[in-house]
Amino acid sequence: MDNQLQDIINPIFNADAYYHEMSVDTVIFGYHEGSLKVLLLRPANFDLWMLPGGYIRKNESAERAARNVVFSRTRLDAIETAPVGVYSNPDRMKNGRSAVMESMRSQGINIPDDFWMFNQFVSLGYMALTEYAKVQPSGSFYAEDVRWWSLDDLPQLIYDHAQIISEAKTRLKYIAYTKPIGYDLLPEKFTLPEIRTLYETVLEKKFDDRNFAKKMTNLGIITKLDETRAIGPHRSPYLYTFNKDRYDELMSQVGIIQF
Amino acid sequence: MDNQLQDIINPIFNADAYYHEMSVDTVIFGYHEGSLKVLLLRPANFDLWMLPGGYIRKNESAERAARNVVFSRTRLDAIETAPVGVYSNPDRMKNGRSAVMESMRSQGINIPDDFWMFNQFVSLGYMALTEYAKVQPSGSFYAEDVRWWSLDDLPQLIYDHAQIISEAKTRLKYIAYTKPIGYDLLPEKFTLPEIRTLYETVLEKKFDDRNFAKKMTNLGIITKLDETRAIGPHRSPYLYTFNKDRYDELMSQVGIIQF
DNA sequence: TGAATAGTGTCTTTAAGACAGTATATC
DNA sequence: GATATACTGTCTTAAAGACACTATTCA
Repeated sequence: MDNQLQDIINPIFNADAYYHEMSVDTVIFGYHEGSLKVLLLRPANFDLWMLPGGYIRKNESAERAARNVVFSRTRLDAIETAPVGVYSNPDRMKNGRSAVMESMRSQGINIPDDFWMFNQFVSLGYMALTEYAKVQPSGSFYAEDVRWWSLDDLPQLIYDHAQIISEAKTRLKYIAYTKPIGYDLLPEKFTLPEIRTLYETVLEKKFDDRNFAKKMTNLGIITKLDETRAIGPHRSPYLYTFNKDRYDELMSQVGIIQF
Repeated sequence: MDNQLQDIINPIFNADAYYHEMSVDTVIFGYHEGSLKVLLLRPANFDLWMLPGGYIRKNESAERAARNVVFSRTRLDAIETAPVGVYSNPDRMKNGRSAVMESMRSQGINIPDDFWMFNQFVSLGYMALTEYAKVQPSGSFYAEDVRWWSLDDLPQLIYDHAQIISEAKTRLKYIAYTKPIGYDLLPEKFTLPEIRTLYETVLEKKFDDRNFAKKMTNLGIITKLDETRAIGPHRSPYLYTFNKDRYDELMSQVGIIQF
């Protein structure tokens, strides 16, 4: 049996003084090859997947806790998070709680029946947008598998995590209707078809290529580079970058842009 | 000294088993005579005002707790609430905590130094929209004053409540940009100038009366009645009601309307 | 009849949306 | 030259925004 696990678990046995009785669950989005991805993890000897999550220390804010979770799973620092919702339904942890406890015990971790970690927890849902290629999916002492899943092909999820992902997706869609998106999800250089496909994916709606280019140009958020990317037996698309100043301007103003 | 207060306090002394270590604070908006109001309360012998708030029972959701708070302060049942934010800054309760404890003790309430109610709390901010004239501002065992304050003339507030109000206001503004507002804030029958002024107040922006009427008509959310309201030595304005079906349709669709 | 506010139509400007033919890279 | 995708301009339509005069109530 693995004593290291027990060593890690022990310090947080009496965690009341250090942790709020509250967790964060983070929906980490990435975008790759035309589909939205979400980073999920799966504990050893367990067949349900879960969102990366953690507990909120009393000397940090919830936002800070969420960012720590994102960092620990992606190795990306200073990724902004946005709140998605509060998950406080009294039976939200019914689906999978006892299975998690059994699984931990089966690995030789000695946990009491009333271990606080399995109390009925309120969880704060956060979402984060990441650049797929830069993420290094990282496990932990209890997370055996960490990997991207396509939003349209998710595995079985623990607790109410499917709901949290669904609400994060809706929120992302709503943001895309009113603010520019893409800066956090696309690589530094991208093509017009790439950003258009991102919008089509998030908004679940097709855009005419000419009208889309016109809109982007009129908004002034992207700049055409003098480079192309060779991607097949056909004309090579030009590369673009975001005009960050203009992007941030639209991002921060209270008014909205419409898609 | 008032033993009734002690009687009320006692049952929640060891509240760990019944309450989450988490509170809700609700920003209850009303609209009256051209200005947005928020319902605040002030404990006896205390000179800081606060948002109506409460604790979350373990057998209820946070949303449910917020609605209970709204009901207890307004006597309005089934008022919808919307989340505003999570307030978890570790020193968020610095401003006023000891003053509240002193104030309670000065009324003969016997509270220990480490009384859980004054732990460092995470609070969930909620907002609710109410019809000003229907609200019956209601106190409680510790709230001496309960009354409306204009958003542009707020008193000194405890903790981080000024920030919560400010963020709720921003959220309301953002909602007004993208969805219809007014159904919850205006009386059943209202005039065109009244709803226009509401929009001007919330969006902090003037609208041309002709264009505003055109927009409302085109959206189809209001219906002109065959009644007028005599309100002064000038032409009487027609009364309108909301077309609730159309209003709800716009409210629920993922797309947005633009103001 | 004077003072105050309500009500309403047209023109201009801007942006959204529909639509198709030419250009280029590779095999 | 065949194939696949990138690129781009014009017209139509819808909505936003600017703008000013007439109507009604009551003192």
